[in-house]
Amino acid sequence: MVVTPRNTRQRRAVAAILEDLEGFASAQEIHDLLRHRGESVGLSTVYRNLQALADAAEVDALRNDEGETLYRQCSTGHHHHLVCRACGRTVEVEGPTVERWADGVAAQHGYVDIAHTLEIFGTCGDCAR
Amino acid sequence: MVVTPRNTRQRRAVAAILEDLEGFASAQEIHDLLRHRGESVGLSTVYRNLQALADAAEVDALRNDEGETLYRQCSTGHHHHLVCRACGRTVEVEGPTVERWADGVAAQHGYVDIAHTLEIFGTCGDCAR
DNA sequence: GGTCGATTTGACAATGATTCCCATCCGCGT
DNA sequence: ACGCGGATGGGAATCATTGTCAAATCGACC
Repeated sequence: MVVTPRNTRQRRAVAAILEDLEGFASAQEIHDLLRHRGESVGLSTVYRNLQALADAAEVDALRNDEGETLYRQCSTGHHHHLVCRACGRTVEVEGPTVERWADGVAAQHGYVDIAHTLEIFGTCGDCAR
Repeated sequence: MVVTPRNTRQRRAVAAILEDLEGFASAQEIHDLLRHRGESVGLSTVYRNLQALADAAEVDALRNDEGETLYRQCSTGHHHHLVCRACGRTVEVEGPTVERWADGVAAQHGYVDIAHTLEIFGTCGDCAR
């Protein structure tokens, strides 16, 4: 049966931070933000809750080029991200054509159980100035 | 001025391994392969040479979902990868449609200087059995 | 072939993100 | 209020990768 997570102060605090954030943030950044808010939460707990949220598909996770895992609250459903490499501003985008193309080429080569990662990076209009 | 790298035994050994490999391999795997070949090379040196090759665009690098950086000798030009998550077997694929789509959506949102990452993971026919 | 300087190497320490461990805590059903 | 099992926290442990620096060694020049 499905386990129902408990409604702890820490879990609420992590979720609240994610509500307020616009772009992606690392676990450590979220940990710092919590501390500055006075809602101190153990680092391990931040990691655990973020992973739990990611597993539950309530937040999206991606790795930046430094190897950190970044988290962000996103709309439901499969989508990709257009991220400003300067300010982090993120636009969620969908590409049904891309999905089909990826599944198609993989199947053509005999691959099964297909997944893909796609992120678009650029400099947003404001930062370009 | 541009520095010319020196032609050391270690650099040659790393390049030779990459010649022989079909799929992506981590720095540590390459280090082990070198050892088994009798061409022992220090782990630091393997990392350094792989990075140098990646910087020179002579090999492609990507991160798997465990956070390891994988390296592979690839054809030149822009392409993406279809990687078996079990054995690492890799097919290089091109998707002009995807490129155009990515550039298009980014431009629509006012982003400039656009780049993207796209990798497809699956289990190849042999490993699926 | 020998010399020399700058690059490269390699063993080990250090880093940094993330996970493990485990005694303690506390949400929640009874 | 009680008690149990999941949740917490914080310090240790892990793991890939990078830094350090003395020693080795390319390769240009004699």
